Amino acid sequence: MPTNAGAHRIAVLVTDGLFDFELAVPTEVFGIDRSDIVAPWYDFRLCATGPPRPRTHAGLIVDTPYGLDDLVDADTVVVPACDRAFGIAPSPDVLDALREAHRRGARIASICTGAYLLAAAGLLDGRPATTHWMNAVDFAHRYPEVRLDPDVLYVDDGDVLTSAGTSAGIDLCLHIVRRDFGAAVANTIARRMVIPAHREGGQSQYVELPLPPPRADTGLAPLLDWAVAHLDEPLTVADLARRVHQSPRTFARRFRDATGTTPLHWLLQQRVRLAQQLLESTDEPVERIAERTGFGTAANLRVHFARVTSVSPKTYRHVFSRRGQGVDSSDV
DNA sequence: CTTAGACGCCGCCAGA
DNA sequence: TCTCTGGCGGCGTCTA
Repeated sequence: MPTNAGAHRIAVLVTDGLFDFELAVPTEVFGIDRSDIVAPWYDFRLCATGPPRPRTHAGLIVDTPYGLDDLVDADTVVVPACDRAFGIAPSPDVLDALREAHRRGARIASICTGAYLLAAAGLLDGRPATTHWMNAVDFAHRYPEVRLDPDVLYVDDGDVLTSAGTSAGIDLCLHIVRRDFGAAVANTIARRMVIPAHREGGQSQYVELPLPPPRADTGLAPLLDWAVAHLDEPLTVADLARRVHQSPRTFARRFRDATGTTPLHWLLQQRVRLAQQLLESTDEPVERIAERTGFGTAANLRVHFARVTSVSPKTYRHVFSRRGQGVDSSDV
């Protein structure tokens, strides 16, 4: 594993009884050397708590030289879902390590029921967060101080991020890559993993057709492809409905069933994504990018851009322009 | 930042 | 009876 000097250090907490897929998600996104896309890539470490060689839920033995001390030193700590008993009553050592890492400025991210550990460490008090919907009632009962939203894929609260069940963990990890390296890098990785590039955190966990996206039964995929190719045009819901020969009311229902969001909200997300790519790859003024993305005016673009990315187009361009260059993630 | 008018969302309900 | 459709109206959001 390459450990480039100055690389952003990502530590994954490995506990006994850890669920294999949860471990695989951050390993796949962060742990594979992707320095051909952007360098330096992450410095990735599996950090084990006792016993020395934890055993995953399926029985794989994790043999890693890193422990909780390395976790405390990381820039980002990922906490995957773990054995239920451990999640409810985690060891003080682990909680101390999480608190210390956070106190030192690390970004803490959980997948699925990993949120239990964050909550137990007090990192979620008074903050918005999510976890797997099946655990929502139990979680809310145990941690009433947490502002739990059980119906979103992930929550980005800046230095603390939480995500819902397994596949939402992929969305969160890609979101982190997007924050650190920009949309183009995140999209490239999504393509290599052969998964949909971008699902927004606020998107519902209750998607009728989760992955892959809608096929012939709803017939929405060609329409979505068409819309993405025509984002610069004024698109109304009535227009889109007409294209698939449905009434606006039925179209809205099918759209929500298939994507978990509404047509307008989806359009705004796509337009922001396009704006991100144009800001990264061109020198065009914001006003011009607003035209090309269908926002019309720069003021309008700024409103939606900031809502999605939490930064202004100018800041985004400053951080991410000239793809492939190193990025100071503390600037985001 | 405020504002007016347009547009979009969704519960409701009748009809297929 | 059950499920799906699509029109209506109120209210929230978007745009200029």
